[in-house]
This record gives sequence, structure tokens and C-alpha cells, in this order.
Amino acid sequence: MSTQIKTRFAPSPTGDLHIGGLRTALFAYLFAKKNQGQFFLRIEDTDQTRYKEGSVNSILEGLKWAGLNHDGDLVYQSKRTEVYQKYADQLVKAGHAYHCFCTPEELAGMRQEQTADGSTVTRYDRRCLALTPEEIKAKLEANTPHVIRLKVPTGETEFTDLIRGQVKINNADVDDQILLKSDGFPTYHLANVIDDHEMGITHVIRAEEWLPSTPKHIILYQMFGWEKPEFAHLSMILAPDKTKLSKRHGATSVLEFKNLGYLPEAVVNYIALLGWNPGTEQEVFSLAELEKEFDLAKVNKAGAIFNLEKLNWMNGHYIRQKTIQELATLCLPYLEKDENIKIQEYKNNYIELVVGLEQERLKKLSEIGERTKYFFARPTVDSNMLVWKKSTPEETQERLKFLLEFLATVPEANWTRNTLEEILIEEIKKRGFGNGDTLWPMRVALSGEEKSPSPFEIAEVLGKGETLGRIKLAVK
RNA sequence: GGUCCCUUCGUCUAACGGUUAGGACAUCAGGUUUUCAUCCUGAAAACAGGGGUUCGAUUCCCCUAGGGACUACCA
Repeated sequence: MSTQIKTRFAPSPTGDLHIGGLRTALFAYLFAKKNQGQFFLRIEDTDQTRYKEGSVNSILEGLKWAGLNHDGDLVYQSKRTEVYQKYADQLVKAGHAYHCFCTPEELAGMRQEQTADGSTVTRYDRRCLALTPEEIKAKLEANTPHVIRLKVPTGETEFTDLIRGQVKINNADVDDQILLKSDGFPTYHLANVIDDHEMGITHVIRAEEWLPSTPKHIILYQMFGWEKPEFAHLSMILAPDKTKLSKRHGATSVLEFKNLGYLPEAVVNYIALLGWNPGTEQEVFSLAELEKEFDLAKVNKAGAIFNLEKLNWMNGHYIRQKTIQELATLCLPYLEKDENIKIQEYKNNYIELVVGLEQERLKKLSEIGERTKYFFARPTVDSNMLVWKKSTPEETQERLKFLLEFLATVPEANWTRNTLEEILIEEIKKRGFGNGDTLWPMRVALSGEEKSPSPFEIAEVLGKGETLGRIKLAVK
């Protein structure tokens, strides 16, 4: 028989959801979905001092944005302290853990002594393990602050990581980990093992940083007599300088990417490819496709550098896949935010036409305002810019006058990009003008920009009246 | 320092001992074109180093170097 696969994402609420966290969540999610399993979410808020207000919401919002819906209820570790205390006591009674009354100062002193002789390892020296039952009882009755430590057995701990293969660690290198802190809260190690067991997690998929402490967790499973889950440790996402991705490298928070105008499908697709290879040359995957194709065995061991260029390309790709209506809806918040644009004065179908013109140029939604500003206000046109590189000011003025006269004769019914292009090109040819010396000034007159969509497209969206108005201004 | 993990083009990666070492992004050069972008074509670009094993190593083993993680009453 096969048990149902269960994975979880277990962030601690100490800040926004980072891109690395999202990838960990994504892989855990994909592995569950691929195997018709379940994906849970657990908030590891056992450190009161590091708790950051609003971060749970940020995490939830980030996951929701990415489309990673979790099964079951959210689990908060802070609400389960009695459970952890109960299990910790159980370990003490069984002789697998012990009370430690050392103060932080004492521990600091101990470490100083240990390193004084040039030695570099600092490990708890188990001085409290020597306490007699009477001494322990007396201290406990006197309410002496204390912690509970894991009594790491001798020997070695070996396990198979789904990504890295066999990993073996000598228990002598494992410190007597604190399981329960003096404030009564558990440490990560204890709470994590207990919760994963109680939630029935079958596969622990987490970041590489946990690899060295996995023996502690395995020892705990053994001491509780629980079956241990499978482990898969994901390599890190690095910055271009190969150091840990952090604030100074730019955006790292998932919500920041959202605000910058990245599409969730692009971000998800991109980070899925960071460390996982599909085994084919396909690169573009929807979340649904990833759920079908994902394979932990094809996850790379090495850390991957986060390359914004490729994300940008992918974002542009997904932007081009949108319908104009979808894209306009996505862009609207950015246009509304732009204080130079009085967006409420424009109709939806005008906005759609404008946005549609930039679809193939847009890399991020946030660029839309700057790129389309001349559709919402007449641009100031630099008269030097009006002159095509192979033309002269005199010729340019002549061409603009021609455009003004000729376009005035075009009936409204023909005022579409295709028809305008057709008849204008034909007329230019007939008169012996060049495309460049005519069309460049027309485009600049309408947009005020060096780079923009074609003059026909702009003219169509602007309408006949406005187009003629702008050309008239340019002639002057 | 110790323990553990990792190492193919600039970047993400493919290759299950025998390939002109493939693809994508980025770069460069062309094409289309009034500009930009899109699109199309092409180019340049990598097996960290040294030993083995083998008829043959990018691929298997060892060593070195480099990078990273961990080494808290943080997760």
C-alpha cells in the first residue's frame, strides 16, 4: 500500500516572503501535486523576539499570488507550546534529554575556555548532565530558569537525501541541541519534528541550510520511535556575485516582484527552472504543466544564480500571451498610480487600444505609464528630433505639411492602421518621397519619442482630429 | 578552524563511457523596418586543475583548488 504524499512549507514570520522561500514552497507544492498528495502550510513562530508584524499576511499573499494554494488549516506553532512541552518531558523521562540550568553567561564563558587553547570547536560540555536527581529537583522547585537539551547518542547518523544521496554525519559533531527554551517555547528542531510527525508529513522539502541539522531531527524521530520522513534539501538561490541573495541585490520579496509588474506565471516558471530541469527543451511551463512534469530526481544539487535578464524575457513572453483585455486590466493599476495620467477621463476601450500598442515592448507592467504617456497628454516635441537622420529640417517641414493636407482628406471610415499605412505608403511613393523622411517625423510629431509604435498605430488610436492637431503643432 | 554540501558557455541547464559537448537568456552580426520592440537567420561562448580506472572519460574513483551552508535559549 502507498500512503498519500504530504508536504509542507514552514516559513517563520520574520519578514516578507522571499523569492527563495517561494521556490522552496513551489517545489514542495509541485511534488505533492505531482503525486496526488497534499501541501500544507505551517507558521513557525516560536521565536517571539524575531516575530514581525504583518509577515504572515505577506507570506499568505505571496503564495496566493503565485497560485500555491495549501490544503487544510494553517498551523501556528505558537499555539502548540503545551504539545511540545509534553513531548520534551517525555524525552527527559526516557533519558533522551536533560534539564540544563546554565545561564547564557555561563555558556559564553564555557565557549571562551574551550577556544582559549586554540581549539575551534565549541560544544556544550554536558555539565548539567552530571547533576544528581536531587539537585535537579531542588533547582526545578526553586523555579531556576532552565532549558531541555537533547542527549545526542554516540555513533553516526546516516540518511538518504532525495536530492543529494547518502549523507553521513558523526554524532560526535552534533551538539546537545536545546529543544525547549527557558521561555517554554520549543526550538525549531523539536517543534519541526513533532509537527511534521503529527501532520503526517511524508516528505520534508526544505532549504539546504537545514542539511547539517538533519541528524538532530533524525535522532529525535528515533527517540520518539517515529518513522522518519524522506528529506530533500534544495540548494540556495544566489545573487550574481554568488553570495546569498539579499536586499542589496535588488528586489527579493515576492510582493516586490508583484509590484514591479512581474506576472506570477513568469516568476513561477522562472524559479521552477532554477534548479529543476524538465528533461526536455521545453522552457515555458504553466503551473498546471509543472504539476504534471515536476520531478524531485531532476533537481540540481548546485546553487543557482538568480538572473533577472531571463526573468524579464520570460515576463515579456507571458505579457505577449495575454489578450488585450487581460493586459489592460493588469496595467490599469499602474496607470492609476501614475500622477501624470488622469486615467479616469478615458474609456476602457481607449485604454485597451493604448496598452495593446505596447504589448510587444513591455517587459514589466510598471513601465506602462512612461511608455504611453503621450496618449494621455500632448507631448512636447523636440524640433530636432523631428528630423530623420537622413533628412533635413526643410524637407521635414515640407513632409509634415504634406501629411497635414493629405491626412485631412482621409475619410474617418478609412482611419485604421492598415488602411492608413496602405494609402500613405502609396501616396509617398507616388510623390517620390522616402518612407523614412516622411514617416519618422510623423511618428515623432505624434509621440514626441525616439522610440514608439508605428505612426499608423498611434494615429489610429489618437483619432483623426488629434492626429492632425499634433501634426499642425509640429509644422510650427 | 571544524563538519557537511557543491563545481559544463557570462547565466540557467542537457549529456544515463564513444556527440562537431545540445538548448534557453544575455551578447554580437545579418534579415524585416521610419524608430524601438516583436519575429526570422547566423556567430562567438563551457567540461575548475591533477592523478587514476578503462580500448576510450564531461560522465566512475581519489586528491587539490574554488564556492556555499552550518557551527545560537534564530529559524
